[in-house]
Amino acid sequence: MSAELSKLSKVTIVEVAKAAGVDRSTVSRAYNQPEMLRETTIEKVKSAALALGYLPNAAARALRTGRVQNIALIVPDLTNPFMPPIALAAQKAAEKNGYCVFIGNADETPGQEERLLARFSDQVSGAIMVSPRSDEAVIRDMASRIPLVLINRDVEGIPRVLIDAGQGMARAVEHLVGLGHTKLAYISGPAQSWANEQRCEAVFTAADRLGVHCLEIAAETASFSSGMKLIDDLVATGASAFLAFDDVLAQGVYFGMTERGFNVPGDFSLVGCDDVSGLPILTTVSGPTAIAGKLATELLIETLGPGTMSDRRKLLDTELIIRKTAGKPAFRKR
Amino acid sequence: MSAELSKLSKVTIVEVAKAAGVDRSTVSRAYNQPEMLRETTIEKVKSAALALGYLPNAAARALRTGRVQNIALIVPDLTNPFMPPIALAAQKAAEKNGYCVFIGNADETPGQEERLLARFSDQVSGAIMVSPRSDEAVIRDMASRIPLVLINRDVEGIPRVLIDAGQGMARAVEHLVGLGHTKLAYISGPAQSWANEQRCEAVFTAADRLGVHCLEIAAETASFSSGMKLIDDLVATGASAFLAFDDVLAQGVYFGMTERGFNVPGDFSLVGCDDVSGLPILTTVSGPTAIAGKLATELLIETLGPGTMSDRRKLLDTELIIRKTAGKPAFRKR
DNA sequence: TAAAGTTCTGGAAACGATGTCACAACAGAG
DNA sequence: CTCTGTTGTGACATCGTTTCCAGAACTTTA
Repeated sequence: MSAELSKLSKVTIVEVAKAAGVDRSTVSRAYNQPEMLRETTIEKVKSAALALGYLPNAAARALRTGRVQNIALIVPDLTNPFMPPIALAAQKAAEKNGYCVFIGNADETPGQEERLLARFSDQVSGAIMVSPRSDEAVIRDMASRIPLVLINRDVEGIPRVLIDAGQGMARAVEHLVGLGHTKLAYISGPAQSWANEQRCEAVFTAADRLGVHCLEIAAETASFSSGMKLIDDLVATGASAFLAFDDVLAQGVYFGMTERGFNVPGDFSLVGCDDVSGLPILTTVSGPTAIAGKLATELLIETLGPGTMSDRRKLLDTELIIRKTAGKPAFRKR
Repeated sequence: MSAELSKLSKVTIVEVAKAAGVDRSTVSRAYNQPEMLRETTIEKVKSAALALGYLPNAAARALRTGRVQNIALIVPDLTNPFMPPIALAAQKAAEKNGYCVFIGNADETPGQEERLLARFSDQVSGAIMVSPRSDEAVIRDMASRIPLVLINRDVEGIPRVLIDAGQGMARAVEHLVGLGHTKLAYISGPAQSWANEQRCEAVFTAADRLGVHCLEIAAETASFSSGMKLIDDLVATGASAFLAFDDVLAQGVYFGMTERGFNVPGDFSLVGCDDVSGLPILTTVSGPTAIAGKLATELLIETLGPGTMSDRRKLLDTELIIRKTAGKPAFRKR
């Protein structure tokens, strides 16, 4: 019976106090400043609370303290397979620390990032933004309003976790050149994306260093379909190997190629990035996405604590996963 | 210092009231019961609020009213590609209605579903559970505590949105039989899953009806790797066509097959389900995942409104997408 | 045993918004 | 010009917690 009752009627601190024979303030202290209370009192309160099924009311606490145990996770596109592992890891890390996670989808739209943050603002004590597209000034502005941690965006002074795909991409270029390729092309993704910029630069730098040609072909969006549509452009470049901004794009290219009768890696070599593809033969650059999500969350929660530390920057290594879409260049007539 | 100031100077209803030269209650009414106020007063209040950048405090409102504009979305596994489209659609629908969405990952674990819901409980006014694994009794119990909408779980009396993959699977069986197959196998997924049960039953019923043999092979988990490991078992069945619980599993089977030198659909035909695969040649059953997420959210929010309606059950149609992994059976020697 | 410290605990004022109640302002009717 | 009926507004208690302040209970010291 007591169980049923406790389910229906929300138990407040007052009932616990009455049951334990103490004042409400004592109940509160039993949780928040146990060092102020005698052992026996704490015991008394906690057992009463447990018996009644007491759970502190988040709204009341938030109102009083101005703090709240929630964080927001804002991603550009949840359906991009790069995101779910991050979101999952973030949620788990948050949960472990007693936080709940709001999810927001910014639709790759800068304005939407701000709008979402404003919506969440008074319900969260901080936010994680994955690959934000907003201008640096806007990001700084948001960060001045609310604690922010970035993933895959490098803004000086704001805590951030970066997956160093550039390094893996450089390795990929080396790999391709080692196989004998002398003309490469980078298939670029979202223009406002830090990740795209980083990857592109890494590819070109590595190509320069190794003395091979490299050019850039821009995909409309980083999607399967726009990868498929790109085949003519790619073939026209005369390159024998392609490095795509991400796996989703690479996958589109792969299927576009095979649909056109080209063989990968027989006719063309192809390397993706992120290692999220459902195409388990794709040679790609793999990064610790889940770790990035976890780290960002821990960083944020740490930031919310008493010690004010700022400008943490964590760079995570990536590695080239050699599978089956990169091989020796074919001698084709053009 | 300015940062500190901007954090401290949160605009409350009091400041707006002072600026507009009215009482706090009038400000509140300008938003909540505008019909009680004179046109000019509303105008006065709203412009003052806008000038000061006033945003009502969610915690205070929640505390006073007991209501809150948040919902929880609890999924078994966020990294299953079936989930993100649902989550995305839910978040968008919620946003449109002024709600924010908490995300929770239950790890395919019944107990975790309850635990998450308890964590969220006083911060949300309702929850959506996707493919919950808990016992029916537990689900009913949770629903008695907080408004609940289910996706892909059919519990009488609780509002639910069901993607009728059974119907699409039946069509798939017809398709395979039409191609000449006489011995099929269903590769089953999670045992506690309603979707699995529904799909399995539909396949067997259709096979019976058409007078062809059918048997069931259980995958360890609905994952790529456990699909790959299943090849021996599948070949041993003597079936010429396989229907997998979902695309992820089907994809594993596909790559396991090709790795072993089997040709799909030359040697074996294969049909998936959910249409989420990155394998755009997979013949599969496609369902309106995004619509399910949107519908569930709208249903939940509707439920939270004044009119108490219950036991809504929406069944969504699926369709067979014929691509390239199902063909005529081969005459193989065994 | 009284005085002076230490703990410990209760009282009460916040936090920001809502909603009831009652009063002011104003209109129209007598 | 008073009376009644509307309509618009202000005062105030309230939601459940936290937290400052002061006082009670208990220890130690003289």
